Amino acid sequence: MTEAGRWWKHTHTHTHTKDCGETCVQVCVISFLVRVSAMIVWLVCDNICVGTFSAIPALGGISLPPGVIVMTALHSPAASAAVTDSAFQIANLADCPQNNSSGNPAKKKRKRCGVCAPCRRLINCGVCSSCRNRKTGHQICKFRKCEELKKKAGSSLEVRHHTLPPCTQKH
DNA sequence: AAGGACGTAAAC
DNA sequence: GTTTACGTCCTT
Ligand SMILES: [Zn+2]
Ligand SMILES: [Zn+2]
Repeated sequence: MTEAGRWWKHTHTHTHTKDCGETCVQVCVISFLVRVSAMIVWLVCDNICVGTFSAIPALGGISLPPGVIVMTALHSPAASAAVTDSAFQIANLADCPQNNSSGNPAKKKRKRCGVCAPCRRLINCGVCSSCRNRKTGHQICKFRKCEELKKKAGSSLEVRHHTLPPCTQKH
């Protein structure tokens, strides 16, 4: 087990109580993000890819939200066998979509604040350049552009949560 | 520097 | 699947 392994220490365990007849995945929320890309699950901590696991055919097509990590695959011996310590490895950083070509952590796409005056506007003006160029420009109406997003990315402080709420995933 | 085009993440 | 619109790159 490599250094990345310590991220895998889970804080909550779950038991699969009833047989649903499907390939079930036991999940747990812990303090890093998981991104799923095709057949590779990327483990992201502080926006840096710290590991992957891949080639788990039994889990093909699985889609997980950020903050959810696969702990155990049930009902499928192949999947269960694949999701073990030996299935994890340090990621090839160049291949991880969370890392850009310069090797620095990729910036996450920001979301509008929802409370500033532009955010509260509901109707596109229809005449600004963003509205006029909507087909090719793909930008929100200039009068609806969030004041926070107008600021340069990374210019505001953000509190990071390293203690996430207990896993509520049930099956 | 500003405006437009593009790719695509995120939401629906 | 479709829609919205952020971030980036290109053009002017
Ligand atoms: Zn407009
Ligand atoms: Zn806003």
